[in-house]
Amino acid sequence: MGRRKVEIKRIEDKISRQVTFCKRRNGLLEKARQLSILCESSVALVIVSSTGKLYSFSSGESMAKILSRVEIQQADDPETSDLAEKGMNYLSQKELLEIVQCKLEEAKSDNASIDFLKSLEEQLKTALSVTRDRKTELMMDFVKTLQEKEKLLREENQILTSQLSKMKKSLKPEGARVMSPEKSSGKNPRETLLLLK
Amino acid sequence: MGRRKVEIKRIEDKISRQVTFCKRRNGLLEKARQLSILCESSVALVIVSSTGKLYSFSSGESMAKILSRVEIQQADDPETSDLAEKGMNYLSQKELLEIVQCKLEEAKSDNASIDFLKSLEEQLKTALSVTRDRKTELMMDFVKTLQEKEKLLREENQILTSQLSKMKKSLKPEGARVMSPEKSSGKNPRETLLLLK
DNA sequence: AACTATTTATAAGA
DNA sequence: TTCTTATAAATAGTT
Repeated sequence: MGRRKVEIKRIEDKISRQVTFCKRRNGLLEKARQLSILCESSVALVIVSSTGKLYSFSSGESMAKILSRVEIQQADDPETSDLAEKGMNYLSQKELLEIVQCKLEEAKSDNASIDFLKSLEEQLKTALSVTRDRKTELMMDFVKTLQEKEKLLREENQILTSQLSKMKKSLKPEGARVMSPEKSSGKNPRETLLLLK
Repeated sequence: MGRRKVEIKRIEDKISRQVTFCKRRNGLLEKARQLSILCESSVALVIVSSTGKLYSFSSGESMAKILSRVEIQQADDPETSDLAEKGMNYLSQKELLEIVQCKLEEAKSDNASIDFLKSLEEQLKTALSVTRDRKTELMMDFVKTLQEKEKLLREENQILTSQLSKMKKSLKPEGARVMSPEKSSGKNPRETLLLLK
């Protein structure tokens, strides 16, 4: 959409590559935003320039949420492209799709296609279980994160509690005229602590 | 770029929203591809339709690599907390089923294998239901428990913090002779709070 | 799924 | 970089 039509291939001139990057990057980000709003869909977009600069957009609910789905799907090793030969470890969905297409194509021209389809069935089952494993892995990671968060929060709680008790001690000798802190708040923190036991 | 200018806001009519989604999604994916080629940059794009269907593009070096950079930057988005509830729920398996169904649809032009493909479909469905296995259920429960704990701890922290600040306020007018609470503890709680963000 | 009137994006130039 | 402008491309509404 410019003065002339351009071929889609690497722009050799560094300057105009940079300029084009800037323009098209902005265009892409804007388009992503529009799509997410117009069609209330989740969109996550990440652009890394050749110099390593990072640009991103994500609609509403956080990039991480959207991306976790892809990570589950693209679960892994791009090398593993031939299921039958390489022992079907981790397969991305794209690869699975390609394999299914390919196999079905073969089956169409094959009279004795039953055996083929049987093996396809087995492969798909394996893919499913592998995906399941990947999901479990991700959940384990997530659990770890949560546990770390919990630990930090507990530490912080301890610190706050000790600060509080020190303040109380140093207040008492003065004949504390201030309102009791326990009553100044609607909840008693010790109660919530018990809930966590 | 159409018969008339459109406002960027949710398209109310379901049909035209769907149509627009399809058109713009393809446009966006193509633009992403072009940018990555023209300017030799890394681009990762994920689109999830309102019905949960997933579309993605990633240039060269695998999505995961590109995304890991963003995850480092956007480290621990608080939104990520309900990841377990929403994003991780059997989505990839559902997607796989859809793809297989789609392929089966195509394969119906092949008269010989229809029956077999039907049973394959059934078996895949069974495999999918098996996916909801006990381990996953248990993990989900565990995650929920952890998230509840986290919530309680956060609440407790808030209470403690507010108590502390109230005490400080009521101390100041007295011409506080006590040691500053901030210095009475080895750590500053605000620091740990930051770690949790 | 095509078509086409328009709008929008952008390549080149200033 | 930024703006301008001619032109290519995308797409909204229509069929």
